[in-house]
Amino acid sequence: MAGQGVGPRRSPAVGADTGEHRTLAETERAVAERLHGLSLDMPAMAAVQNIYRAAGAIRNHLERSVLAEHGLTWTGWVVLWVVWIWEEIEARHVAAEAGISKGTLTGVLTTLEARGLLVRRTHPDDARRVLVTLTDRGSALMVELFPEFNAQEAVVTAPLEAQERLRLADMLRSVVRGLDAV
Amino acid sequence: MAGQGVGPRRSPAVGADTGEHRTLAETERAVAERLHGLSLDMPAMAAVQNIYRAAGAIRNHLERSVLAEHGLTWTGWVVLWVVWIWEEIEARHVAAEAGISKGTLTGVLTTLEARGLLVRRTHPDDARRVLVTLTDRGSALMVELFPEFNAQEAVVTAPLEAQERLRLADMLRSVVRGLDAV
DNA sequence: GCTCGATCGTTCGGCTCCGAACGAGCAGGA
DNA sequence: TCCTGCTCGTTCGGAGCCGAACGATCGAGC
Repeated sequence: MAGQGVGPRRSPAVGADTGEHRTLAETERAVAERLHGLSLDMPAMAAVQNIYRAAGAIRNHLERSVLAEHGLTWTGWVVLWVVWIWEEIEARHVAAEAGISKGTLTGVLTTLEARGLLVRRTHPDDARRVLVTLTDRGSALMVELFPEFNAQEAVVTAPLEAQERLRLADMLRSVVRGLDAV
Repeated sequence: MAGQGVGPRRSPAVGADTGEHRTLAETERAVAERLHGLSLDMPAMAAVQNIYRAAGAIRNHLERSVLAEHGLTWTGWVVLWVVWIWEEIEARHVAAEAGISKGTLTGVLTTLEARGLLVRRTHPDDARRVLVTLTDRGSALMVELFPEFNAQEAVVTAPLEAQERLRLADMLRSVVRGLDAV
């Protein structure tokens, strides 16, 4: 479990040889040059690319600064978080809110259950369903870890004013909402 | 290669039973309730969570609407994109710009090369390095696919004005820059 | 030249993640 | 009561993805 998805996915790209690539401004210049003549929605492209780039960088940072030392993967963390928030929740809802398939969830739940962080039990009224809850150990871990995690979220968004963070969240929410509606 | 990472990671969460979860507003309400009493940076939390949520939703949408029918994975697409932009580029730079490890890149390049979309050749001045270029077939695919992809990027960001899209990209860029500096 | 350290890409073991197929359980209608 | 269709979670095959270890190659210094 540990040692996965925790390392630097984005290598620093430092080096001293010729032909070095600047990862941001230089790339966008090359893009503009390459796409010269095509009729494109540049603002849309910039927005989408940076959303994905930011998500990767953030995930990377949070994995290394908070999750790695506890042997948690990003997905494992998200699953714990969802269960923690809802106290008791059906497995299918965990998958939906964590944004993973149910097939994936099975494996993640098995791992977390083996580590004693949560438990599965059959739904009393429907034997097909599975209810998930945190163990005391899982709850304790969340209480300990979440403030750390949030502190790093603050570090990540440090370049933005509080007002801008909310504005950012708002814009992204509207994008997600638009996609869910499709 | 096909049939991976293309499906709906976010299940629609439609259903008619009790205890249904609203994925957005309802969740944030539950979060606020659960976190009552803790001293947290809520704007930071909202920003980070929505970045990640949006990234997943967008990736999911683009995979299904554009990439799936061509048997491309997200990562395969990104790699093709990077090589396309730079025309000829060393493998290590591809990995850095695609945001994946060089170990992963080896596998992806092998896959894409087997499909005749790109070629590897040894750097003339340094036998350790590998230069990657698109084949004619790869270039043709990009010329065909990129406008489609961009059109869907526009769909994804439709809830935002062009001005807002640029503003969004700007904020995210500053976040990424801040993380790279660490 | 020749060694020594650094830097490439590849390989390897192990995990995540997906969609499809599957089996168990549930509900409605003949 | 027994089908029939649906919805659960699990299993399975295959790709992505990582860090670490490895072999080949280069360059600096002697």
